[in-house]
Amino acid sequence: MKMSGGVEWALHCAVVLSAADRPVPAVRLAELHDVSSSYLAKQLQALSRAGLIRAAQGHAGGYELARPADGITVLDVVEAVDGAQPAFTCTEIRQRGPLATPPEACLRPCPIARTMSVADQAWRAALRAVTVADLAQEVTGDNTDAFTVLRGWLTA
Amino acid sequence: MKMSGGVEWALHCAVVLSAADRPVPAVRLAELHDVSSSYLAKQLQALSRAGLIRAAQGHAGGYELARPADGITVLDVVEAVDGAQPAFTCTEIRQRGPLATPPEACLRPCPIARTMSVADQAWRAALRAVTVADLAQEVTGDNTDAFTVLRGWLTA
DNA sequence: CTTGACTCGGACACAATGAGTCCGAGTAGA
DNA sequence: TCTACTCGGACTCATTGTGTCCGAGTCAAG
Ligand code: FES
Ligand code: FES
Repeated sequence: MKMSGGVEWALHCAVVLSAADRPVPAVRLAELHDVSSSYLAKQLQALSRAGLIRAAQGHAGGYELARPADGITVLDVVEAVDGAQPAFTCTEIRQRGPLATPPEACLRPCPIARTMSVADQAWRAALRAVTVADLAQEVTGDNTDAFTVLRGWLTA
Repeated sequence: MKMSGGVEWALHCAVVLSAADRPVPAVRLAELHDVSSSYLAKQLQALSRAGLIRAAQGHAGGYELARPADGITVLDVVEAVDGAQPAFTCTEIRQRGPLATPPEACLRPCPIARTMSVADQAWRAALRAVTVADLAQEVTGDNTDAFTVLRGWLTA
């Protein structure tokens, strides 16, 4: 039950990108957070594959959000980086062993798997309810000038 | 975001133990599910350390539930086997880099970490709402004689 | 148009965690 | 007393995540 550590980086990068008005290179984002630029590139590639951010190559290229910030949920970023598969996977062990449940009684999923699925859906719903725009709003809620400072540092 | 595969085994074992009226050895549970007895022993040890099941050694020993089945939640088993630490861990990268947020502005946790925490709590709440007794009830809801068959096989 | 430098993209090693196995200490019964 | 059976922790191997690297492609400037 351990989530990829790059999720934190990706989410912070998404919030930062929502404040930028032009493409930002991966190296710039890396030194902004003081993390490995090579590894951050991998996370950004994952986001790019998922269609959340758009990559521009060549001189003055970089990454920018592909959609408005209020159209990208936290769940989107998490699933892009960490994988969309549910944490719990049922192996159907109830159909194995001497007292195996007959297949005709397994029309519905195992109660245990159902419980896990419900919990997983609740988790996903909580993440889907928050967008990148909400996060940016909450970050810059107290100090609104940090927004402009950040934008200036990105373009410099 | 991958949960330990032994969680499924441990939960099924907990349901089975709720039907037993005497200690059941780990080997018996292993051949019942057709899984590695050595590895299942590790999961049962974790449950024992967490105080969910009680171990009896020696001849005619084995495992039995330490509490009534309706007092053991699914979350208890999951945390015992997979660890109680939350999946997302904040590294406080906002306090690093050239535009680091000053510590006096970090009195409250990062909005991203807060969102993750809310989602984690929702997940845990969903798992805490279901007990082992509920699972057993749901399993034996349709075919009530399977309960007695299982109990007979355990004592044999 | 040429050149150049800058960007992403995927392919390549290393390390940590989980999966699986094993044998010894301890105990209840015969 | 003796035996046989049980758990408990220590050990090894495989898988996945972490971190790094260099080449293909591209845009801007001169
Ligand atoms: S058989 Fe997979 S959870 Fe019950
Ligand atoms: S600093 Fe850890 S989630 Fe924002």
